[in-house]
Amino acid sequence: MTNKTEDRRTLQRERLIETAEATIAQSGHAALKARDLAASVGVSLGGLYNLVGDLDELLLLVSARTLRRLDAALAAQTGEDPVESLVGAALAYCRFARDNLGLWRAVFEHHPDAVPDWHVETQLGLFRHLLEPLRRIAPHRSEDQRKLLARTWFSAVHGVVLLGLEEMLVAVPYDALEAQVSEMVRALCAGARQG
Amino acid sequence: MTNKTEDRRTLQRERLIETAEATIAQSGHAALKARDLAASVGVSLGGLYNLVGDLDELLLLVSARTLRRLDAALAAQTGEDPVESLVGAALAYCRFARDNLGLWRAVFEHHPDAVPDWHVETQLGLFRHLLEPLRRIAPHRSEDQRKLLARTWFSAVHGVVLLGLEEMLVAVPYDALEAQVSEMVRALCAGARQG
DNA sequence: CGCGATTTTGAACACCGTTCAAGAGAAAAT
DNA sequence: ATTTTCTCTTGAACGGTGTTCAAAATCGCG
Repeated sequence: MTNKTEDRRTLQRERLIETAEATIAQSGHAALKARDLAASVGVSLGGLYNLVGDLDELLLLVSARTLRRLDAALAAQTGEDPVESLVGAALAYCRFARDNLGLWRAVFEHHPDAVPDWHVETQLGLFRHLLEPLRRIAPHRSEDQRKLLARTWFSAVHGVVLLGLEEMLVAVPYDALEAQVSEMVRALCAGARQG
Repeated sequence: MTNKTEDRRTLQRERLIETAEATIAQSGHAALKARDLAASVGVSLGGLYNLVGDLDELLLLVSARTLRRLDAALAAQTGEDPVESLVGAALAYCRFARDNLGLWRAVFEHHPDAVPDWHVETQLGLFRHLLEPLRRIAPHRSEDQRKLLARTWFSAVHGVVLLGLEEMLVAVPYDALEAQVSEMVRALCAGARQG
């Protein structure tokens, strides 16, 4: 029955993704090894390629999961005051990156030969959480301009967290990073209101 | 003569670095292959390891060069008005990243087992170009606070350029990126003055 | 049970960075 | 000039990747 094997494969595929996720979370995406994964899932080496076309594809599947969780973390940060919503979202991003360092890095550091469209769109979809607060902060702008602004501010926070977490081990403590991010977002809001 | 061989090696080392630089500029740091480099420089495969301890070390040497050029590009952007200086520096960063995409990415995407101190410090040293304009924009703050601010703003621009250049191929044209960066820096300045 | 279809397997392949015994070459000594 | 000593260069070999595919094992069914 072609149905039974497909069901089993779906199950094994799930276990494979979970194992990969745990490995990346603990040791980074460079630690993903085909032979280790095969052994963990209980499949032969070649059997991996019945579950997944490629290690790149596996990494993409894990990244999709990570992006879903990140999306949820950002969605939980919509409040009353638009400025506080944006600050909250930025801080949520900080914490997510800190608590999921390996997985978060895998999302952005992994460059497959061909990034699928749905992955790009999921990544771009994160900006939408900033759009409603931005409507209240910059009501005079067009929606397209606000979309651009959302992308830019998101990228800015991303950059601060990226370099911040890399140096953190040797320089600045994490709390200072949160303070900097929060201050920057407030400054951006203030600047956008008057500008 | 131990002198003669060392001179020749220094020369070969220089050619090696230049070859590596050209390769990374054209095809990215993932395209660096020991065998290709050895053939290009005219050394046997094992001979590479007389010139350089490691491919990681070679990448670090190339990154050091890139950082020197980036530093020079930022240094050339000091003007009269502090805001315009910061905008100029940010735009210079944009253009440098665009015109040296592979090399620029190699600086930040390469994670050796042990990053030498001088490399970290060179990277951090880039912030100093923002410090003088910041003294005029935020004179009420302490120098330490301004250093933190410089690091944060630099990282913010870095993030916008990073995600901007990745999407550029499929989404937004480069000019829009410059516009976004310029606008963000102005907003940050405005926000920092009043905050 | 037997037999065709399907699925799993792991040895083999291509490629990678790195090493190191052996050979080539230069310098010193006779 | 010849031999000896020492240094430097070389590329085959090693251990490690991800991926493939002929062969073996398993399954479905008459």
